[in-house]
Amino acid sequence: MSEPEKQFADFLRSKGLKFTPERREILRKIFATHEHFDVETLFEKLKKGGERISLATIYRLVPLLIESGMIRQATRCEGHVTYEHVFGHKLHYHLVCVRCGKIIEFRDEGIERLLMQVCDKYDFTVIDHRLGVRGICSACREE
Amino acid sequence: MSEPEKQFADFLRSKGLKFTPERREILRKIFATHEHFDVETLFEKLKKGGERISLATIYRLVPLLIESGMIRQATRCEGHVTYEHVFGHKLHYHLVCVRCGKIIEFRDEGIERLLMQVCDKYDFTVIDHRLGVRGICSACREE
DNA sequence: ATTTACCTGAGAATGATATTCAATTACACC
DNA sequence: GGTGTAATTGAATATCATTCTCAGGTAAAT
Ligand SMILES: [Mn+2]
Ligand SMILES: [Mn+2]
Ligand SMILES: [Zn+2]
Ligand SMILES: [Zn+2]
Repeated sequence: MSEPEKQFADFLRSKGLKFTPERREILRKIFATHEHFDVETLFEKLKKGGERISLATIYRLVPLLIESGMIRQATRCEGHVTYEHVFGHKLHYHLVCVRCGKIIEFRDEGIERLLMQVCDKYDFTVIDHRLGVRGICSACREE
Repeated sequence: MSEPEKQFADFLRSKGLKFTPERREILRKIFATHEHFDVETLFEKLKKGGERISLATIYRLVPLLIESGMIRQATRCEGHVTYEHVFGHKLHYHLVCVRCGKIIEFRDEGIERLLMQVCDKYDFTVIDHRLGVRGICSACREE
């Protein structure tokens, strides 16, 4: 059993919930790549892989995946919600090209530090934060 | 005519569009306060004010308000989209309390500077960016 | 074997947003 | 002040993602 599976199974057990075959398959598909994803494409992938797991099951699992720290909502730049891995990934931010959709991920400890100073100043307890930049990537600008 | 009205009227004219009474009322209601808003509450406010402007008209106006630089999408923390003023407001970021919904706005030039450095490094042309922190405000933490 | 709590797929329901359409309006030109 | 034209409107309808309902399943605990 892979690391995320172990962790997630533990999380479910600790809440009296079950690590069912459906849940395992969904989790595997999510961690099979490192890309951001949305529910619909995840569903399509599972279907292509021969699974017959319903959309409802995926939608029901998402809040548990978030609560357990497996995934989180990614920076929103489209009409629907997308997710990204948390487990096994350092905190990072995004540059999103509005023309081609490419996503550049980056870290910046300076920004993180300044941000924590601000939160201290306002006596604000951070749960989570996100930073996204919309713009045009260099490839798209050439044209 | 107030500043935002002038600007927006100019914008519309430059595109061969019209600054109708409905559009004026919507714009006025938006700039009557400094709060973030969503389409539904804006609609309710207009209705309470005696206006009978349809939801569709508001939804149709939003993209024009964004394109003209009057408003932009605010940091998303709920299921539906909210907006905030751009016109007359400096760039700022948000601390959002997930318990009481309070929003603390702040500026940080240090963060802005570091972010622009990152964008330079990736040769990325910024259109827009947003930074939001979810957490618990000090008042809510007391309890 | 019975109980109990949890899970599932299918489809219906919901809710935000977008679109259609027929009627109205604003503006430019006469 | 009329007229033509394109933009605009409200109401109704459609769309799309997400959530819920319901009628069976499952699996462990008693
Ligand atoms: Mn990412
Ligand atoms: Mn704001
Ligand atoms: Zn691009
Ligand atoms: Zn609070």
